[in-house]
Amino acid sequence: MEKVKILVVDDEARMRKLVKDFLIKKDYEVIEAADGQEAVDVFFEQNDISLVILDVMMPKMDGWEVLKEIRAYSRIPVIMLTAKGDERDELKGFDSGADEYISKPFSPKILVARVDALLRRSNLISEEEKIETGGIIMDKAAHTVTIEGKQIELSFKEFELLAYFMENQGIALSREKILNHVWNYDYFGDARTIDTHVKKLRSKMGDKGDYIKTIWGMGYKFEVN
Amino acid sequence: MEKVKILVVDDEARMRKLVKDFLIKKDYEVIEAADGQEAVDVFFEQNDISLVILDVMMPKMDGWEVLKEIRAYSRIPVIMLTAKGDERDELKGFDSGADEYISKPFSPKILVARVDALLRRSNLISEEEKIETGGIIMDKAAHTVTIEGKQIELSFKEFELLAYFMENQGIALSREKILNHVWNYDYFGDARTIDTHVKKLRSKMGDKGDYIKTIWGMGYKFEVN
DNA sequence: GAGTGATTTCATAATTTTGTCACATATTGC
DNA sequence: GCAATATGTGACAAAATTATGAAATCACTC
Repeated sequence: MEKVKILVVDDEARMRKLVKDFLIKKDYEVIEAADGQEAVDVFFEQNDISLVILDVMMPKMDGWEVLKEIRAYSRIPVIMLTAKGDERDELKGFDSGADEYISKPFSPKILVARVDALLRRSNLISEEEKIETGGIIMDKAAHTVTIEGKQIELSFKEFELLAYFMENQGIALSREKILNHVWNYDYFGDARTIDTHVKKLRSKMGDKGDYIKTIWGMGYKFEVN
Repeated sequence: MEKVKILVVDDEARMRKLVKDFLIKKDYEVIEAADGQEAVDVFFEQNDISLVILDVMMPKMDGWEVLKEIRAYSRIPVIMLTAKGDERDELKGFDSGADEYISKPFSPKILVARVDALLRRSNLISEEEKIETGGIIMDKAAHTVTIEGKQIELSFKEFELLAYFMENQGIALSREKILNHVWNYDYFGDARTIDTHVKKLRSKMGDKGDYIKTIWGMGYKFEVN
């Protein structure tokens, strides 16, 4: 399959590299531009860019101008990287046409998460629709889980949780990690709530519930056998 | 099969390229014209153009004039690209003879969706006309639905909704997805309206109403059994 | 315009899920 | 073995989502 192209615009090479490395790890294709003018040129040359990450502060042509140029022709998702000081609230009132704002400094992980979310929202990345392992079949499209031929009923969160486990087979997942992925990044509830969901999952999964192993002092791990 | 030809008229080369690339991806043949005069010339030269995408604002001869010229001889679908400011409502009252209006900036996806829809409407691209499943027969051409031999009466929206469900059997459909497909891409009403239509559909479908399953926290799914 | 049916919105009820708590149980390090 | 800490579990309250009926709005016809 064709890789999804992302245009990263920042005048600092370091920053571009940082972002690029993280995006490449997630199998995106990254195109760089070092200033606003170059960004606009590249954007219209390459006609198949799916998302733009745009630094606000740049020489020659700043991020807002670039955004304006792009928005004159296209609605593709744009993430703006704003400087530390810029209050998000100020930005909120003013509809610039950007889809997301991330203020520097940021965690590349969060950036990648937002990229994924935006692309998913615009249906540009489709994900694997079926995961099968150890007699458990998860069909994401149909939103169903079948264990040894029998379909089991899972709630939304249970489904998401099991999906996360199955996508990370054999990997120990800390509670924090689970919270960040299955719940929102901005969920600040009790981590123990995971325990409750794990309990329910295990009971609904019958024998196969044992596949969800407890890693004492750490979290959980999904493993067949 | 012959490709369907689409004429794209815009004075900005960038915009033409953007639109062209998206249409080519969907296997249309694209012919370009850079101004109104050229558009009219090309249109009458090439006699087998199936759809025209026409920018309103152009030097020499604007979109409205081109449209008038075309309409004097032909009924083929025309999509007008209007500038940001132009209020859609203003346009509505005034029957210009265009089939669709899309205001800039737009998402190329929406454009393509409209193109598909218009061509489908004018039978230039065809689709399956009958869907049959679990004792429900939907005849799209005749716009009828028969359940166990008895025809049931559905309103337009109900019909469209059921069609969408039946075309996506076994797939969980989010409310957002349903809105985008059954309503227009630019419908911004309440997603709860889907619930009401589902309720009516279910009741009109009798026993078979159970085929429309609720997926809690997500949307609906049509599934036989 | 009034009348009709389709569509949408709204308020409320019904339902389901989710999160929290308290207590039981298990694990670890000493 | 014993504290100290972490996890498992059941019950319940809180929160979120969906179903439903009715009213409001819209679109179209006569």
